[in-house]
Amino acid sequence: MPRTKASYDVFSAIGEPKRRIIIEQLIQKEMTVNELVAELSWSQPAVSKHLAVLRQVDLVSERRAGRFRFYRVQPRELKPIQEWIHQFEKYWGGSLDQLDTYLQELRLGMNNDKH
Amino acid sequence: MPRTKASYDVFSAIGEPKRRIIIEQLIQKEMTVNELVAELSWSQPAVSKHLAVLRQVDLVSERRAGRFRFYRVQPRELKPIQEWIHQFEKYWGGSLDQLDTYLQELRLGMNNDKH
DNA sequence: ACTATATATTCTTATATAGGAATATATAAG
DNA sequence: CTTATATATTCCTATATAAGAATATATAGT
Repeated sequence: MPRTKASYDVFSAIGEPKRRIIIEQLIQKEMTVNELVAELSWSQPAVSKHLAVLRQVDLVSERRAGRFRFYRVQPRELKPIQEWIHQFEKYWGGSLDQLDTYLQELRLGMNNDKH
Repeated sequence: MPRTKASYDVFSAIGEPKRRIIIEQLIQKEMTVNELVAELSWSQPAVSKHLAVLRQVDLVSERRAGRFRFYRVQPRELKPIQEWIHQFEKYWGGSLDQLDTYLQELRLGMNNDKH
């Protein structure tokens, strides 16, 4: 972002739609750069550059095998985003399970007035 | 982003750290622009512009009262992000509740081999 | 009507960065 | 050693956009 020190963090890395597409591909199985190029019909440098950004924030890792580099997602690195979103879920009833919400409230001691 | 049609979507809107800070503020209570300016010590135009972006993607709404504009978060608009993240949680054991995961698997019929 | 206040917008500028073309690097194959 | 293949990097350019300054707009108060 202009006039901001702003290098990449996980949030801005997935702010770019194409990088989300790469993550969606790589969650299925590890893939080489050219496999991604073939699958997505983007230029090879474009794919490599997006992968480089994802690597910078550890959202993907690389396994080298001869000339090939297999990329895979490191899904755990998405956790900060999940946690950031999670703090707002209670404001929209967005927890994916009602019981889960109930247990969270128990943990937080927010449930004392309910039997 | 350069050379991309890319106007704002919810993902890129929260890719900007300052906009996440605004959302964190406004989730507590609705606030006017100047209240945010006072709280965050940013310039007024900076706050207004970030609010404008958040409004474009409906992450905040505005209530006018005289000269004031009260902004509040529309947390439900974060749901696409939650859902996008959610599809990856199973790859890191990231569901916030084990029981929740269990129930999800039941729903998905992925649990037939367990008692 | 005039002034003050709250906020948005416009204009400008600096910078980040996505994408393409060309090139570099690394490794494999012959 | 030469060539082919896989990938990264460099160089360039167009564009998006964050931030500041100045200004516009809207409303309230006098």
